[in-house]
Amino acid sequence: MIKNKVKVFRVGNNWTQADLASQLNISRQAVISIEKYKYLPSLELAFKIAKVFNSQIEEVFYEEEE
Amino acid sequence: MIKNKVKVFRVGNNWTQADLASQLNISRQAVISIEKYKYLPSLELAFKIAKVFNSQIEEVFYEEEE
DNA sequence: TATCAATGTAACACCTACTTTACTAAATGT
DNA sequence: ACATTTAGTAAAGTAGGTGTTACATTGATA
Repeated sequence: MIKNKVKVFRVGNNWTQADLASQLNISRQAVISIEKYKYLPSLELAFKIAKVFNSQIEEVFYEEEE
Repeated sequence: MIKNKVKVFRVGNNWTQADLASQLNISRQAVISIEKYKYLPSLELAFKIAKVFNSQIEEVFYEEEE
């Protein structure tokens, strides 16, 4: 399973879900869905997310069993 | 635009598209479609691709203007 | 030239990422 | 208590990724 640290990064930057959504040009629901693992973002969106957090994709998304 | 070096890595390993496809458990057409930019792979598939090439996602996929 | 392996194209179907809208709920402050 | 902000759920729709099947093309080699 591919997990992520989106919420960790987001809260670390003091951003609300709406803040992050507008920076990514996606809906707030998309942010919620990613944080709550309702679905995996596309590769393109994963790139954008890593970018706004000044990180590599692997720092934000990572594989973990279970 | 998100480009990739899948073909470079694949040929570097002396793998045919069919070889790579079977290692990734996807169809040969999916490999073709990614190499020819018919579509972007999902994040999960991008992870698998980076893995079979013993690389980071950013080494295989990268953003480039135009 | 005939054959075979590797690569490519096209069409169809399916699933899922993502949007939009609307509503609920929890937390915080006044 | 009330209002506001933030987070969460749910349903319907659109777009695009992915699989499948079938056929075409190129290149190498016998």
